[in-house]
Amino acid sequence: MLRIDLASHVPVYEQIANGLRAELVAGRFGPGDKLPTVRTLAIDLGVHHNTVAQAYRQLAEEGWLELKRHRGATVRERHRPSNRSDGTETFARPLRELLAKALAAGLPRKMLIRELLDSAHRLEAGAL
Amino acid sequence: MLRIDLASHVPVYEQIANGLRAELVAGRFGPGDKLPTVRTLAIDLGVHHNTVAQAYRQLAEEGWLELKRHRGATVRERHRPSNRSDGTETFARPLRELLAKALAAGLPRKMLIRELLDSAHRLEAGAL
DNA sequence: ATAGTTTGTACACTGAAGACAGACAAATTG
DNA sequence: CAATTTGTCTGTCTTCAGTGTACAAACTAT
Repeated sequence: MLRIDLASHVPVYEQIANGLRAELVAGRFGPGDKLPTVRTLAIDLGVHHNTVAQAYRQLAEEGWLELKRHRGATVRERHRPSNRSDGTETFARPLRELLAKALAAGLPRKMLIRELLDSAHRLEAGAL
Repeated sequence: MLRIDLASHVPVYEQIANGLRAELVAGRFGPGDKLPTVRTLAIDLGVHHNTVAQAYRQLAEEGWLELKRHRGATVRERHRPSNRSDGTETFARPLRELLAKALAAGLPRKMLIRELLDSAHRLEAGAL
């Protein structure tokens, strides 16, 4: 499910938040669902529970989770994100850099194209 | 041209490397071309020249640049990277997370789809 | 040829931040 | 009511990004 890359420059708590956010956006968790406790997920990932807690807190700040003491983290109904940031900075450029990295790593163009089209289709279907 | 986000957790030297790699992959620099000196680029970006030097060194390790003392950085003919890493880890997952972040930021699906298809077409045309 | 400038590198220092450890308070469970 | 569970808080430690500075080698100009 979730995988942590300790070699990455991206801090672990953010990797966790990113991974969970991806699943939340994908709708794999519906409103009201409960996420594992910080300790169980921490053990599962092999990190400290405080690290997981930080990820949960970040997602809560973004409005994805409802955090109540001793009641775990429950998925919240997602409100509209009014923050209208520039798409170039938050998407186009990172995408370009990601593609460059993938090509530099030797991944075949075909695979990348397939993934891109796949994501586009999923987006159109609203499945993401 | 290159933009640095100081708020990002990605270190500046890596942002520089990523940006340059993207341009190199895009073919905006051909073999034999000379990159700006570490100091000029550093002033241009408002960072220390050692930071730029670190980025250059990283790209040199990846085989993109030829670094010779006092001769600046020259773009090298790129060899095919046989190092075939797992595509899921290096591309599919980051792409999913990037999309999730973009959606969470409120970027319209249409824009994302357009960017994805655009990149796919460029890939097919070999322009990337 | 030589003095001065340019250029990449090496090394030490500083500050910030991530991850962990341990304790705590509150709520759930039996 | 006792024991366990659970998220939070505070403090510590380590790592590392970014900078300051000095240096050696090569280029330039006269």
